[in-house]
Amino acid sequence: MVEIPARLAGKPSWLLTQLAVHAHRLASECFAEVGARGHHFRVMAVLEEFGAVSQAELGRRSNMDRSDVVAAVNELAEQGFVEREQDPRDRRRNLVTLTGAGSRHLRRVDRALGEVQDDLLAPLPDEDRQTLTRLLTQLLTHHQRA
Amino acid sequence: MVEIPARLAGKPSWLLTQLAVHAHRLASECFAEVGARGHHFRVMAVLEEFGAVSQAELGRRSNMDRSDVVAAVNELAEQGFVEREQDPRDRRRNLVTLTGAGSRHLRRVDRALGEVQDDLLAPLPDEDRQTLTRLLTQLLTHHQRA
DNA sequence: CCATATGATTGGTGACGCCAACGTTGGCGT
DNA sequence: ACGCCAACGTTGGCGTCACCAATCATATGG
Repeated sequence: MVEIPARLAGKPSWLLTQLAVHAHRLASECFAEVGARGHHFRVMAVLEEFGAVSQAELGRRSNMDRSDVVAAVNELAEQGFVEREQDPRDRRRNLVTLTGAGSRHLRRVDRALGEVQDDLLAPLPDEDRQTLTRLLTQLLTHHQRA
Repeated sequence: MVEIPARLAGKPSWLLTQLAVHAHRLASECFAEVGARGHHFRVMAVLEEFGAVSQAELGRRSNMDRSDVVAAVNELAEQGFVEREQDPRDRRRNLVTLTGAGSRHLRRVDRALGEVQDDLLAPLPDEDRQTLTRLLTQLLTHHQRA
């Protein structure tokens, strides 16, 4: 193993970003196996929980830029996982809906992603996993506001 | 505030990567203020703790790709913060050393980065901060091996 | 009716992690 | 001594993600 300088290893921001790299790598491999990508999962997760929403809403709820939502919805529509139609009550909006195939796809990805969580937290006992989740949630909520 | 779907908010990998985005943003602002960048800090941190090392070694200890080390060392050398010379004992290697100005620069960046940690962990009491650091360190060490 | 705001889309930027290829050099086995 | 393999530095490129600016269409409130 290689030793990492204390100036890095001692900083929570370092631990966080480096661990996020691993998390991201694990998730990406998982996405690749089922032919999806991070942005796709995020969009589908919103659609499944909140029904048909506009793309702007999609971006807000999945923490994505509007322009990135466009690309994600394009790709998902090509694969038949979502449908995009103009909102009759507000013709600026596109109402995006999850198709049956999309719903099945989402469940498939979600299952695989569950195993990723296990790999990610592998060395921690259940209690520590809960503590970690709680602390991270607390921090994230705090930074979402500001 | 906007509600995030449970399929996202419940996953440690999501919490981790999203929080890493905030950490990264805070750090980037900090770097920008002193005219530095993430890669620069990493390289300088290694040099300060381990002395003159080769670029390959630099990459291993700061978790960077060799090619990215090249760019970082180029930029740091232009600013006079590091010096690059051929290792007389192994002419494949470049020995990189931190200059006096580099050392001062590192300390400046490090100090600013300290405040970032505080912003990042703002809502947590001291005890929780230590717990979080411990858990993250544990996970990171685990994933470094594999 | 006009000013303002919101939505979708396009195009571009930068940080970061990563990979493939190449030429140079060192070390090792035979 | 030779050839092979490994390590190093360098260049160029790729994919993901976050983000920004500009544009056009459409609602909405004064």
